[in-house]
Amino acid sequence: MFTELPSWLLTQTAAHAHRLVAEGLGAAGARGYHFRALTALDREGPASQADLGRRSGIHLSDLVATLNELSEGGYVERTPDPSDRRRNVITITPPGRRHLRRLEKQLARVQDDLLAPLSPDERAQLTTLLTRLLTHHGAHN
Amino acid sequence: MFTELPSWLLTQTAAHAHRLVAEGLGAAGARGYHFRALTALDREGPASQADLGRRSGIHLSDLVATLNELSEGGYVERTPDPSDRRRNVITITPPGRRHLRRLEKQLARVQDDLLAPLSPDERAQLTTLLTRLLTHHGAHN
DNA sequence: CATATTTCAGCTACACTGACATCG
DNA sequence: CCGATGTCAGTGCAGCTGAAATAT
Repeated sequence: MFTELPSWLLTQTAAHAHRLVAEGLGAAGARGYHFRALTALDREGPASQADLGRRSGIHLSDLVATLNELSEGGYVERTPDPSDRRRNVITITPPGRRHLRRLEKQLARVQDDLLAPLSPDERAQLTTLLTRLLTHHGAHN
Repeated sequence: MFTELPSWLLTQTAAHAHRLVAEGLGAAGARGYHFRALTALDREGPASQADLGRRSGIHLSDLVATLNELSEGGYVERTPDPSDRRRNVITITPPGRRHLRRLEKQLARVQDDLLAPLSPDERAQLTTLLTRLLTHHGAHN
């Protein structure tokens, strides 16, 4: 089959990963974008939406909906930036941090599930290889 | 960041792979489902839609649209199965095979692009690891 | 004037669900 | 009646584009 094409292998394993991640996050009422946005806010502090998009790799237009959802849940706050009235400053709230902790736990379980058949060495190998691919392709586009 | 989570690495590299694949196939007026369906037909011969779905991993409901598109282009033929009037027999046509050859060439280029930063050994490693993950998770679901 | 920020509407690909009619 | 088949409508997530309004 086409089963030996790396692009096939990648997209297929990613489909499994994606399904598992969606299950895990869905169990906590979240999805990928929520986790990515919250993590970026948690680790690098408040940001404008434009900044947050650059940090998290979430498209600005998608970020709008994501932040709407997160602020409905009280997980982030959207306040106008006094120093530049075009901007919103997005801040993660204490409930947001608690929410994020839950999501992290879910995802830790998912990783174990996903990598179950691999030894610790092999997991490291895989991580290295994928990181190499990512940085290479991330570099020039 | 969450950048070290294998599930993140997988879905991100897969996103790149997916983008490259979509570009390559798109240049030939096709998409992933077209390639998968045509390959399955080419290698294992004519099949009912249910069979083809099982072979190619395409959901039956998606297969309907895929085959509509392919038969519009004259790449496959959908004929009723005389021995079981519920079924269609799907056959790849000579133009379908030529189309498939084009798609294969496009994808070969994509693989090289995708794996550019990896040595042949590393490419093999990656393939092995991903295959292990796939067969493991494919086994029980 | 150009540029940056936010928002909205809409699109594509892929995977999947539920329902339905038909046929074995 | 059960089960398999093909079809259709619709959903969700992720990644996009294009346009508009507002502010720098």
